[in-house]
Amino acid sequence: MKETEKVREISVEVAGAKERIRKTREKEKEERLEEIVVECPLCGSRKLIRDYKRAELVCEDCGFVLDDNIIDPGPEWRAFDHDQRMERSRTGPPATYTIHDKGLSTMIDWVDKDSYGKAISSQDKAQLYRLRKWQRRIRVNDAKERNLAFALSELDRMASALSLPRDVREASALAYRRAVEKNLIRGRSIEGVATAALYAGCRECGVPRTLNEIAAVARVSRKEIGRTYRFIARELSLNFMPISPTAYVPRFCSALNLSEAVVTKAMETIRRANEKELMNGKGPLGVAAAAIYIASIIRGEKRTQREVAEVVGATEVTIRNRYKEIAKEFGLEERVDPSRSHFS
DNA sequence: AAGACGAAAGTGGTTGA
DNA sequence: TCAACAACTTTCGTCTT
Repeated sequence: MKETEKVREISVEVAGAKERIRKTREKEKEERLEEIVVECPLCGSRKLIRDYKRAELVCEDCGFVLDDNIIDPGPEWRAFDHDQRMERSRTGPPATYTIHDKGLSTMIDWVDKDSYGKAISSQDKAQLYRLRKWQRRIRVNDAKERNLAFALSELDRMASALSLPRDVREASALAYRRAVEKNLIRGRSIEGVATAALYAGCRECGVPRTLNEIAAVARVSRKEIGRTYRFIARELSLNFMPISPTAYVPRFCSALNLSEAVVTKAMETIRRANEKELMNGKGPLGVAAAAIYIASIIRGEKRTQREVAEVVGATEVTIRNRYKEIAKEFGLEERVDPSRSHFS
């Protein structure tokens, strides 16, 4: 191989490396110019740019500066690979309310090796054994801690059965902790309060589950859950807005195998009914059921009252009552007539 | 026969005296 | 503490397609 060829090869390699560096720099820059979706008050455009270098929130279209003092939530250090990131980051995993000690306790490993992987002496082994024993005893110490651990595992079990997201579990666990702190468990079962806390967590996070759905995975009756929920909601002054019927629509529609068009129509129906103040004081479940029933007929994907009632957990009678009220107000009679549903 | 309809009685909870 | 009350459910008979 000739000398000149070697030189050329190296220079190509160097050029490639430079290109890679340039690209990572650009990428870094892009990351710092993160786009967010807000409506610009000046020109109405929906594109806004966050510039962390200048600490500004700027509209891309008209240049209007919405905020000139924004905070960069990212770390102030830079890391180029995994090792550096681990070394520089000063925090561990987030503290969580779903573990009885908030996930902050220390665990002593059950391996008889030191941190270098060497075996430890038999004398130290005995000491280590005693340390482990006490660690375990201290971790779940008094009755309060044990109850908390039990309640939180129960909470997690139910949340898993309902496949609820993480934030709901955190909110529920926090609600339960607050109930414990206020001594609200006295005279009530741990399971009852835990289930009520789960229900409260669902409400708080806007992931409504009906009492029926929760009762299906709980070990206490629906009545008990409702009663306990009302109690802790009052004591902890959690005053949530009544659930909007629209919150139920997408889930129930999907359970009924209804299309997106029906979801939209049902939402619209609920909105219009609300505007006329028709549904004030009526149970959100019944309203949602009626809206879905009407929407399914209008969109030509008819479901029977019984099918809807089954999924929603209300009765046919309730659906009928709500749907009559809505139909009367909107003059929908002829469009809702089942015999004509094929044509609409 | 299935689905929709409606009347009547019952249920669990709130409100106001 | 009790009765009145609103919303909803259960039950059942009738009508429609």
